[in-house]
Amino acid sequence: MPRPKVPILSADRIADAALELVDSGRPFGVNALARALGVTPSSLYNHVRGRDEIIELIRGRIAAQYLPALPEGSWDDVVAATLRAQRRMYAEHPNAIPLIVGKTITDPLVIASYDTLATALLAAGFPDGEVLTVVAILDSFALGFGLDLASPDDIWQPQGPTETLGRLLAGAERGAARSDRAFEEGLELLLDSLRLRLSRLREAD
Amino acid sequence: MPRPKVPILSADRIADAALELVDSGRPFGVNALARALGVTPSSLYNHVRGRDEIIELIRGRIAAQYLPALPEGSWDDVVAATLRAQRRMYAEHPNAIPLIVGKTITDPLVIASYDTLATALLAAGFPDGEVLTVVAILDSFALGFGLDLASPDDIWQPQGPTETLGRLLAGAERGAARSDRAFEEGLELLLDSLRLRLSRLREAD
DNA sequence: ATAATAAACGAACACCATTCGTTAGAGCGG
DNA sequence: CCGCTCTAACGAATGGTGTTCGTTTATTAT
Repeated sequence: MPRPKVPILSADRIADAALELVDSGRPFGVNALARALGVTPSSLYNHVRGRDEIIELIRGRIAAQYLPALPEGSWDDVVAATLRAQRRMYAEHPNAIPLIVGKTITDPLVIASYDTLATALLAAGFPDGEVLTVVAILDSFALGFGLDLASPDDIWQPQGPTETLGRLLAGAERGAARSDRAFEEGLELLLDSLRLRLSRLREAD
Repeated sequence: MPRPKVPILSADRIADAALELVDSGRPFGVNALARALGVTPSSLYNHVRGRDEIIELIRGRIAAQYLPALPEGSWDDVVAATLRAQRRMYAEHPNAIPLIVGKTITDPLVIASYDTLATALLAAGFPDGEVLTVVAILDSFALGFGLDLASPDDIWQPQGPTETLGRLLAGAERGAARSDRAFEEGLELLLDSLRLRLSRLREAD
């Protein structure tokens, strides 16, 4: 079937199908994606450089859904809103996380979101040399919790007796609820100490 | 070559070679590992259930190297020591990170390390219902920074102009040094706010 | 001595990502 | 309208992956 009258594929269609495939929980792959599109794997290469580019398309698709609402308000509102947006994004597409982590970010929307964050921190009074560090901390935090969310229900599975862990695990919340609570408390902790740090920086002036 | 007089393989030998392969930077795989051992892939299955079990062996090997020095001292010393140990572990085996994240932890040594952490937090005064949350926060933090370390040098690659990010990136530290600085500052921030939280909890008594 | 087990191999399977050459429709310049 | 180039599909092939199975033989246990 060469060159159909109306093109079957496009970057958009591929992105849609890729995200759908990922969200469905079936393992992601170029061949599986092609099957879902009713097309030969090699056909995809007319529209896309390869697997990695498809993954970057997925990142873009997800980001477009959550990040465009650029947050306003005080710097800590911006931080909280950005991290919560990231969290919602991870929470609703947990299967995408292992794919997109550890790959260089080029998507303009995603870049813009980090840019907004950096700008807010700078305006708040964090010095030039520290802003990126704080951004990295926040990013690592969000990412860590994203993975926490994508992890199996039982992160720890003690085989023998433990002093504390086993007892606490027995009575603990599980799954998404547990992860959400930890995220919210962690976010508060981070914001608290960032506020503290900022007030010290201002004193030093 | 059936059943040699002296066995070529063993779980230990496999673990050693696997870690070596991972650390070498070459892509990890069962076949590649078998090649490194001078053995057929199928031979490995006489000693190991499959790929995942090999990865759990790797986790055990790494953990044994860093975690057995169980930290002593005040609760925040324990927290700091544990997280720094985890960091060193990740730092010296960055290629292992993508393999071990998101898999349930069963290795006794690793479990013991989390147990120690939980015990210390409990003794410090954190209530039963909060200890695991804090542990999860610390774990996510360490994990996030582990991945940060395993990420490409340029995490962000703005294609167009930015308000703040581009300028800051231009003058910023890079690679491991950058990640280390961010980790240390993040750890301080977390400890600060945990201390704060604890003092509030004690007041409430 | 005989039986069971252990530990290697080779062959095969079903995937995977990717490349290349082929085919035929679409849109263009002449 | 002819012919050219571009496009977007296909099929076939390559070299990888993880895993299973049957076979062979050495070692160990009965």
